[in-house]
Amino acid sequence: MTAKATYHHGDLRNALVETATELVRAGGGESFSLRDAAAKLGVSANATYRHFDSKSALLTAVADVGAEKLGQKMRRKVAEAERQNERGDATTLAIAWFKATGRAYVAFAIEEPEIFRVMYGPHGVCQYARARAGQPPADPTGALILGEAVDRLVSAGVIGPENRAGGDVRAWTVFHGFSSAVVEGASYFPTKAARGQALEELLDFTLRGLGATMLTA
Amino acid sequence: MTAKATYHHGDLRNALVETATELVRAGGGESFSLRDAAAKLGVSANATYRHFDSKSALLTAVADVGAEKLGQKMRRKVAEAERQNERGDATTLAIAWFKATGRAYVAFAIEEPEIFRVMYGPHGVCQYARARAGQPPADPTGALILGEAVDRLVSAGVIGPENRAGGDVRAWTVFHGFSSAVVEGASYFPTKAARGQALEELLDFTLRGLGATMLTA
DNA sequence: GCCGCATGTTCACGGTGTCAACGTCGGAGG
DNA sequence: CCTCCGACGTTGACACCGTGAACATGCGGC
Repeated sequence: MTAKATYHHGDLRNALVETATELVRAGGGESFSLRDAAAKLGVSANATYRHFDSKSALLTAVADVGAEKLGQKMRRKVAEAERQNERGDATTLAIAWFKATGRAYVAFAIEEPEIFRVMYGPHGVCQYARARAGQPPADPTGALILGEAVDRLVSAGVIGPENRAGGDVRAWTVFHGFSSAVVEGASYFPTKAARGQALEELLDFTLRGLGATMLTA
Repeated sequence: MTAKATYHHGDLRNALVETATELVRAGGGESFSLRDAAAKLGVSANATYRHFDSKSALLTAVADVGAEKLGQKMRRKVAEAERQNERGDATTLAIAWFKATGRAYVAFAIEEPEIFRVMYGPHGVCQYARARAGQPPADPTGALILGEAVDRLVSAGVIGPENRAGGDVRAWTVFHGFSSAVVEGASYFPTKAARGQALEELLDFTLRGLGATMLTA
């Protein structure tokens, strides 16, 4: 933006996060190098230390914006689902909401596998939360929206109130497990369609596990 | 064993894998260094290249023995469950079997978090399988035993035959998601008991998702 | 207009994975 | 029994990495 070709960069911090994100996306978090990122911005490697304590801290920032993007994606997909089912009853809507969160989570992991890996790797969101214990983790959005989705299932009577507590965590476990499996290649799906179908079956599986008897949306 | 204090080591390959496993266990796969491992064995760093193409290959080997240990643990726990329920009916036994696999998987992740991370990281089992595409992945045992557990659920009538296909993958998804969450610290449990209870609830959740109406074991 | 301090730079160090060329033995073939 | 060869390990070197310390630059407030 205000990129003056001068000694001072202007907004190096954000530029670094952005470039680092790009590099991670391209080559993975393992091969990412501080010097590369700096060089790509025409800046000396040590300049980064004015904005981040370490390479790890920069990767943590990358993970943070990743977490935020994930949250946004979940919000967006849920809003979209709501729009498409605006004429449906509460049950349909609640199920659509819930499934949208799961689809969004998995979709993010598929679109941004390397970022996803960093987010849940040693520099990621969780480590971040642990390091600054007391402060909230980087992405409350995702967790909150999932909690809200489960609340809606309860309100609509899709699942019993006894399944509210911990329901969001269990759902997250499934979504994350599937995403992780896909990203790491643990579960191989020959086609996109096969993977999609597996996900849909998994969503039904999850709803059933939460105590739902009605699964369609 | 036959550790002659001579020029030639005797069994450097296995010694390297063992030492690497130890170092990873202690300091994590990120900080693991080839030179450290070699030094610990009183051997030059480049000696490793007679047995492994790269550092990554060595870590892959570490992941492989990890996968094998995981498989063994699952076998052992299942056998134990079978012994404890030898007087139970087929239903009880099938459920006990199934739950034992899940508990074993999670227990391994908790006992060996760093190895677990390496196993599902960039050098891990899945990458390994992909690299040598065509060859089976390092650990068929875990997958096989889980498949057998689901088969037993079907045979005992705990779940319907329509839930057999993909049931093992879905169960694995849950187990792995929970393990991953615990290892990465995404889900924090204040006490071991709380974590244990969450796992038990998750096992019931999984069975319900698979279509079971009876959950006790 | 000057000066302080945030921001970048340069120089330096120890450590890492890996390549190339060279030693050293143990075991097979005469 | 000797010889030699190939598997195994060594040394030296290189490029790259994260990071610390000391120095340079120039924008914003007095």
